[in-house]
Amino acid sequence: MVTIKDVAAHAGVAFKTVSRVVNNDPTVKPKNREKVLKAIEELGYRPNRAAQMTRRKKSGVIGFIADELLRVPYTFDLIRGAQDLAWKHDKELMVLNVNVNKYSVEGAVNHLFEHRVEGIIYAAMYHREVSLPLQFKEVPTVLANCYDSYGRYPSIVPDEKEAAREITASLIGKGYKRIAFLNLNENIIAAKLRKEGVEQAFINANINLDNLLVESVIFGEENNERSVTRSRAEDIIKNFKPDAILCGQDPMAVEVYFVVQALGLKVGKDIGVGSFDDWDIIPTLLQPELTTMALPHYEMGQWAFNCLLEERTEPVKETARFTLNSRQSF
Amino acid sequence: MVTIKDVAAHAGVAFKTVSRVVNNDPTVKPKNREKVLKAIEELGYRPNRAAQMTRRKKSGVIGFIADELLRVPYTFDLIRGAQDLAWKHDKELMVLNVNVNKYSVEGAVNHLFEHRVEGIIYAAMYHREVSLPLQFKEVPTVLANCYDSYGRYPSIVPDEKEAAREITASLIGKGYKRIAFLNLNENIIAAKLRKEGVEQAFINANINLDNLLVESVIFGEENNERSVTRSRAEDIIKNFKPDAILCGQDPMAVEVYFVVQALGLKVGKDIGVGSFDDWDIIPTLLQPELTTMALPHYEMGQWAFNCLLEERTEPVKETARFTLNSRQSF
DNA sequence: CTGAAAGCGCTTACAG
DNA sequence: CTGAAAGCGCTTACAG
Repeated sequence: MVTIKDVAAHAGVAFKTVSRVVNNDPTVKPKNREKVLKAIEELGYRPNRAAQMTRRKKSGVIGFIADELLRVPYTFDLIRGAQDLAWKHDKELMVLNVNVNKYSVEGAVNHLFEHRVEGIIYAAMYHREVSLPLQFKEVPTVLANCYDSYGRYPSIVPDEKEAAREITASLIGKGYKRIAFLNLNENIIAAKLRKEGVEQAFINANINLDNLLVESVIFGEENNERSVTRSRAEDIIKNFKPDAILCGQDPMAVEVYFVVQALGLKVGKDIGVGSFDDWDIIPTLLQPELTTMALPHYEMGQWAFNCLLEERTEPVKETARFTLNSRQSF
Repeated sequence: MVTIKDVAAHAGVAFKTVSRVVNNDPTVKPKNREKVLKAIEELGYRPNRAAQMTRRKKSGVIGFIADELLRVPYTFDLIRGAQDLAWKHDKELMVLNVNVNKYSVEGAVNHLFEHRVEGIIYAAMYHREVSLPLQFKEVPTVLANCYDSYGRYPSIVPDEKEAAREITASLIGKGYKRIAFLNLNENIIAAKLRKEGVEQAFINANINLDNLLVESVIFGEENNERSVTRSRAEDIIKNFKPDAILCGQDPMAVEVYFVVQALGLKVGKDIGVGSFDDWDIIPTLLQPELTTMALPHYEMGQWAFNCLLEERTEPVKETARFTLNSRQSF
């Protein structure tokens, strides 16, 4: 590989001058700069990052630990959010996928430390509490889509309650006044907060809570969940007779659409359907297209990266707002 | 940060001895090894990768250029395949997301060169031909899920024809003998090859080709495609009266399920449905669950990585076999 | 089995 | 504005 010295020899200057040109030092005579630039071009020189890092004693690397992240497609926006900013600020984003069976969190952190990361973003697959090993204290750390048990790090999570309030208010605003909310597994924090948000919307609109049915249709432990969406949706439509169904996640909405059609009803006409996530292509694959609250993954990824960039370390717990993607299902 | 010299001082040996222990050199006296290990533990020493790279003149980094990869969730397995092997062989996989608007391929390659990558995997979002800039010739390059116009690099693509033959033969084996194949956009290579495979299965089974209908239901240019799946499926079921429908991708199958149900028929009973991709959760979200040919993304990612590891550079064009995921839709 | 010297490709700190 | 020296944290090559 061609080095700074090769370029210097080719250009007829000291190698330090080449270094100056590469680093945009303005104190180089235009004539010399030109000679160097020409030599760089002709020789195809590219600075050696490892050597730069060694001497500078700064790595320019931010670590991104993705906790089981990639099992759910849309969570990838968390990485994208951080990645786009990293590129912009000429930083390297080193993404490590962690899951129980393969790469332990400790292993990932050690790996990142060997690269002398300047900060770490720890992101979870779904909104939840995590307890991180003490190692993280050695370097600035920010949590995205999760928060730590002891509140030791800055963290950002989706504003579940406000999202639930907003979409419910939107339903109510369009005249729906008897709503069934098929909630996520009651073990997860999102289920609890969303229930509060939905109820809040009813209270704000002065509608009797008798017109609201909230029921978890996903059960079981992580990695071994089962859904009773179809059977419960059918039963609820028949007996509770809601004029709208709110689903805890878009895949549930697919099932609800099938149930509604099987009962001879039409989504968006006989019954409104709303949902959460904006899961990949599901919302636009359905007909009518699904109105859903899009998770703010991209924004959370960006917020986390900015937090590190600005060297903020106060253990704030920030929330990010969902976006209402209005389509035709209600 | 603590260095090799700090450890040496703490352990009372020469710093070269610490280097030997860190690099598992067997010629260190057990007693000294122990002292060094203890010092490393106590001081929390971690080798500095950048310094190692600089001196070794080997980066241990493999570049992975993902061409628009992340718009389709399951393609992520391409990265995972390479990633898992990288971890195993103690290499770094540097993943760069490329798309026309943001990071050009040239920019990505330059970036990788600054890190002195030992090889590059170039992966495409869908099976297609690509033409890479000449820069790639400077370093071993392997293509995954695509092949280059001039056949200059080793590449691996899904075996579309065999997959189509296999699932069609499977349908025929279960007694289906009048099949409609709703194909992908006819502009893409997969559509052409799969059509051949489906026809081959008919020929092998001695079934008259009058019982096969192949029709593209996706039109338009890349990034601006439209699907006529629903209307065409309905029309074909009514008029061609197939006993099975084969879909070019799983999202199509979702639409076909809705059409079948609307016509008062049952998938898996009145009409068989098969598909391609194994797209995220779609196959198991449907009821009955969808039988589909799973794309070999993980395997292609692994093959590409191994190719670089074994320093194979002959421009072979390898194919990877799909896996038939049998469920209940036929 | 161990160590002192030299060097990787660069940047820092300083002299002119 | 330019350059010669020193040094980043390691490994290589060699001597003992």
